[in-house]
Amino acid sequence: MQDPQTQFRSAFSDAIVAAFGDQYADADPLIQSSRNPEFGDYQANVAMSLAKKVGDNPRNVATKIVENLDLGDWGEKLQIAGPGFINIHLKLNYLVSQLVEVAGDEHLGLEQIGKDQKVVIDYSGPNVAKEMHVGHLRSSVIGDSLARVMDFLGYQVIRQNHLGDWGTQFGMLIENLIDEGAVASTHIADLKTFYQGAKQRFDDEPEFADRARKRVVALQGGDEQTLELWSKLIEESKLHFNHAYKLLGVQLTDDDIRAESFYNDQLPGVIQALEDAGQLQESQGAKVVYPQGFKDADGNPFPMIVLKSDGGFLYATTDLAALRYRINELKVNRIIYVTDSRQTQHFAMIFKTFEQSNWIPQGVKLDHVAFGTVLGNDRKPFKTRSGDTVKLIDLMDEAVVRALNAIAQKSDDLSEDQQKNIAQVVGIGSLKYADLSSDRIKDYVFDWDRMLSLEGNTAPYLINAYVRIQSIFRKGEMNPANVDATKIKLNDDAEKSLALRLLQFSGAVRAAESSLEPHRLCTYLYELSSSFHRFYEQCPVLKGDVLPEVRDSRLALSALVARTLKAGLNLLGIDVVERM
RNA sequence: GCGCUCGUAGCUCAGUUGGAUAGAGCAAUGGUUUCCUAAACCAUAGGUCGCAGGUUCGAUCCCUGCCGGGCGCACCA
Repeated sequence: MQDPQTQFRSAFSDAIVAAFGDQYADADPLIQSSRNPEFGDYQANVAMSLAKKVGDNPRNVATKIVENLDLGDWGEKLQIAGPGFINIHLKLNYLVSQLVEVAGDEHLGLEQIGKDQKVVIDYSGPNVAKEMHVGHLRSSVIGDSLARVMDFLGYQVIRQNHLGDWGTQFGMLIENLIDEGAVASTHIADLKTFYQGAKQRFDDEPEFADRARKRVVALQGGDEQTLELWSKLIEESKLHFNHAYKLLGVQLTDDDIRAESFYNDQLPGVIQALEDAGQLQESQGAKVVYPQGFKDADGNPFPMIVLKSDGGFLYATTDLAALRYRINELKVNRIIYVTDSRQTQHFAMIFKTFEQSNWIPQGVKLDHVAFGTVLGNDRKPFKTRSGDTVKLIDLMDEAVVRALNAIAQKSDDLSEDQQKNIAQVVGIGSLKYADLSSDRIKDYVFDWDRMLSLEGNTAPYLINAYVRIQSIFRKGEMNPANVDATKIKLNDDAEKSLALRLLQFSGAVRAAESSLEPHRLCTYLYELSSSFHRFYEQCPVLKGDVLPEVRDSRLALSALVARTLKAGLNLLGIDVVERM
């Protein structure tokens, strides 16, 4: 189905052509939902911008558009206001008919705009043998949400987890593993301690450091025993990552892993390809590329090193190889990188290199989805009291414990198991929602009390709106799946504004997709919940003397809100509960 | 120094492609309600949208300069 805004857009576009001619067929009618009910339900702002082009004043232009507009079955009336705003008042019947269509659609009215398109989303990317920490939260959560949104819109989404599984640090890690007497059944209980222990020894024990360096050579040389130990580290780390992903509700599996080492044998080919493209140059013994537009401190062209003077490759080389793989082997239309904003320049250089090498096929889009830092109350990067990085697992555990405390206090009628299950969903949901709900490019301040609060733009507030609806159906002993949307009547203001809000779901999801900003969906879901709470307050469903037809209407409306909330939260990677 | 980015109410944040009187939550004040519920809802108050120019019928939004914070600037990732 087409959402209302799209329908009005085409009606207005036709009216503009009828009034002023074919040359204005591409003029955007600038339809948007009205902020204030006195300005109608939607508004068209095109008259002002069109006035100069057609050589008339905006109000006359608006009048001509209105005269040529087919109100169809949607328009109650149009009003011209202010400098030339056209305010659209909709028929209540029309709103109901749209709700019926949304309710009957498994995608809640969203067109499958991604059909026949393949997209890679590169996110999470933890390092082997290192504990996942708060720094991995954002990439994992934002990337996962974007993947879900694009999937919902019909894109074929290829998730790629670019594990850091290669580099000189593996020498010390493998030596440390040997010294700890690794056998096939060994498990590394604590990756953080293991990594720090190896690093400590590397710094303190020259003999160990020496062995570590030799071990790097053995690893790069393909020594069998070394590779076996290296694989061991990877397998152990994957257990840890998968555990974290499961708790966090992030849809990454072993199948999504394309680690750095996957590209090892393609690296010489990248250098050759750069040479063939005429991009490879030499500087101070290293092989470099000069992406256009980048300058160093002295204003000279700023190079990106792809081959070190000692013959080794760098992460830039690997990133170039990965991008070539995604374009040439996976053959996707779009590649999205979800990393923190400190890597903005790095990706800009990678993308520029591809552009000037003519390696980007027609119609292929590259995006860097950058995000800011998680800050503590002191406005410095979030750390533990002792100054350590915060383990992702600890963060999740604390979120669940804190949620459990709140529930135990307020819902002691629930069984212990129920409370635990709810705390799991609400705690993790709160953690994720706090990360997703503000503009990703900005840093945000981490605050347990705020993210777990039932008030404001939080996961508990949204989940609570869902729970209240479930509670109505439970109390009425009815199944939300059995409501009849055709019975919806919008007599009360709160019902009407809730209906209007419901119809904006598709626009919100598309906005999140086109901007790659999940917070736009959060803002919408918060407004929907808020709108529902107003309705809930003003419009009793089961209580007292509510007429049967009014009850059926409100049940149908509530059921659709619940479905929209659940679907929307799911696109954020957040679950719901039936009670809380 | 160069580049990127952020600056909106006391605090934490929204603000659609440039549209009407810049919106929420917390904190403050007053009210309604006390379960359909993890206690919400309504109202009041709170703003030099960092500063100064420019473009425009119209700028929180686009452009330029400045101020302030964060980050990045070749053989680590």
